[in-house]
Amino acid sequence: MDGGASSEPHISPKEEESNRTVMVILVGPPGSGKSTFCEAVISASKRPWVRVCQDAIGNGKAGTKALCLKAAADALNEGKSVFIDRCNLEREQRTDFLKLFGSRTDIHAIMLDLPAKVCISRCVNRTGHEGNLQGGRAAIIVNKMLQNKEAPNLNEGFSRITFCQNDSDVKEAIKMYSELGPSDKLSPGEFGLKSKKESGQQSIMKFFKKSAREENSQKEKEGTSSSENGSGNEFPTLAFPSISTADFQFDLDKASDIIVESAQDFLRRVDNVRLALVDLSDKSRIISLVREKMVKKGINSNRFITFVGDITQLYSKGGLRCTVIANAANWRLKPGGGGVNAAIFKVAGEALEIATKERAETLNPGSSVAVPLPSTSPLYQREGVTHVIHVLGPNMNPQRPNYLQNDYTKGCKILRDAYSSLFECFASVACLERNKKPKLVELKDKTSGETKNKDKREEVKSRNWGSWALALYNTAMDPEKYKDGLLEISDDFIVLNDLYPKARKHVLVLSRLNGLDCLEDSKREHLPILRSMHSAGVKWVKKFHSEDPSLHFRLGYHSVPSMRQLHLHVISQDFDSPSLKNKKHWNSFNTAFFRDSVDVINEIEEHGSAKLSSEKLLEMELRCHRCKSAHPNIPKLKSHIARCKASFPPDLLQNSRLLSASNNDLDTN
DNA sequence: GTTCTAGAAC
DNA sequence: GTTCTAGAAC
Repeated sequence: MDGGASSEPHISPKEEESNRTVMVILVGPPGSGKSTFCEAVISASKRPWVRVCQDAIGNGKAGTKALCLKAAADALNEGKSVFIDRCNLEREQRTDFLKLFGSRTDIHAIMLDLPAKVCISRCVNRTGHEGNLQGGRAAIIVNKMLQNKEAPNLNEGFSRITFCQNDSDVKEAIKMYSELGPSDKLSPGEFGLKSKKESGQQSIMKFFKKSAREENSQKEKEGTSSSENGSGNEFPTLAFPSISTADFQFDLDKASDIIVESAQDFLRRVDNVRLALVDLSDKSRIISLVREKMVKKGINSNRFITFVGDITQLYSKGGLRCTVIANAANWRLKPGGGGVNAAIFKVAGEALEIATKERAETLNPGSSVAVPLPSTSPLYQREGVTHVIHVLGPNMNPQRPNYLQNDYTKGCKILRDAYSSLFECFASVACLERNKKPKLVELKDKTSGETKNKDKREEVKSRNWGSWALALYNTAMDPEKYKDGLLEISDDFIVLNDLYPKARKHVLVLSRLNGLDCLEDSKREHLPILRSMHSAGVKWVKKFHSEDPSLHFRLGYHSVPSMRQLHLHVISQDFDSPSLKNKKHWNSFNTAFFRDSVDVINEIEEHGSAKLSSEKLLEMELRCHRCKSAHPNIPKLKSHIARCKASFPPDLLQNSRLLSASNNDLDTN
């Protein structure tokens, strides 16, 4: 706690009833435009607003959170709506506001999530700032604050969150809040989260944008809609009900353990996806149990959320966009019964029944089946759901088939199987969606299920490599021809210097196996070659260390390579090279797009394939790989990394991801 | 993957 | 004016 308030802020309930007050917590670093946002709304609004600004509240002295809480309470007591104008970037900084006022007023968050360089340049250039944060000092502070940024999440207790990622988002949000009359209320949910460039999903997104916009146009006229402009959430999201705890009477405490453990295990293995546990009632016991256990386990609340609402209307009513929803099905895969199963079949229409029949007749407890929704289904058009995954859990209800007679050893195993099968199904669906070409979307309704799948496989398999992208492939197939430039040739691989090295030492270990084009193709049968390529890489690192022990190395693959033929990058971490010229170069070695060889091998051993990261990571802002500071452009980044002596981040120091002269001797393979 | 270059950003 | 990025062509 930063402050010394003597008494807790208090609101009298009668005031709250007569006014639609709202408290808006702004979230953003210095320079993100929080104060400007508030001033713009306040000057245009018909509703009484008070801006509670920590920088200004201390009358010349540094303000405190306690003073802000008190001022917010006073304003709400007077029936005024409140902006909390402080950075609020960490969840902990927001909790007191939510805790003190959450039960008494609507609390919104507006996240001003503009690029770090924009915020920094605004801070550097401004004068006369209330908090006296301006000039060169600002860059350091903004950078530091952004490292601990935690995006606001509905499960903190916000009823509505608006994300603004650029000026036009900000403008739109200002307009919406300005137009809010004294008795208006904005619809709840999460708005404006979007991915910058999701090339693979573009077609689906484009289609979805259209239908969502049509659906929302009426609402927008009424001013009840959001700044949501139709673009999607950052990650594909699976919404699922709690399996077996309703009709099948499975013990809630045991079920919640299994949900949390299965989700955690899944999210550790699969990137760029999100899970949402959904229940209808805000008094849901299962949701509160799961929340409690999530917090205990420290699960990232951006990747696993709990959501109260109707699973068939998550987007239209709740503003939560889920590409895939799970259905707590019965073994006959038939509509009816009650609860979620009946609701989903009812909303999805006959189309879902037909599509389900094409896939499976029945379902065993502990298993699941994914059904693509025809584009004619209202669930697809209105909610943006592309697949329904039917899943069947264990039954503890004597009135229903397959009663387990209270055998929780069996029951827990089946429930675990059900969740892991559900999540795996979701991962494969999400992956296909990502790789889908626009052409395939057109084909969707014309062909039968089976041909569709074949098309997809062929589409993914037949990549279009340009002629320039075949250089490595040609070398691998005919090394004798290029012998002069090669460092080492074996039956399985070739080692050569990268033609355009991105660091002082940068070599490629190139597989010679025809048909193994890239990381995506690498499966269990390729483990021997992956291991021998890794060993070769480590051997070369040792040689380089004998020449220059100050170098550090990473060994890894690009998630999506530009050149055909699987190749392992062995690259020193100085990145001191004239060939490193652009953002893509940097981010391809310094974001999750670069998959460390040790992790790749582990993942293929355990799951049969390696995780791939999206190409959108290549567009990310430039951050130092050591101290994580942000930089506005490549020349500035390069001059920083030439000087930065910070230690490498902890995750690189684990599992021999980073090979330094001091630890390389310990590595025998 | 690189090179080239228009035009955005400074 | 110069610097830097990003998209097209190869």
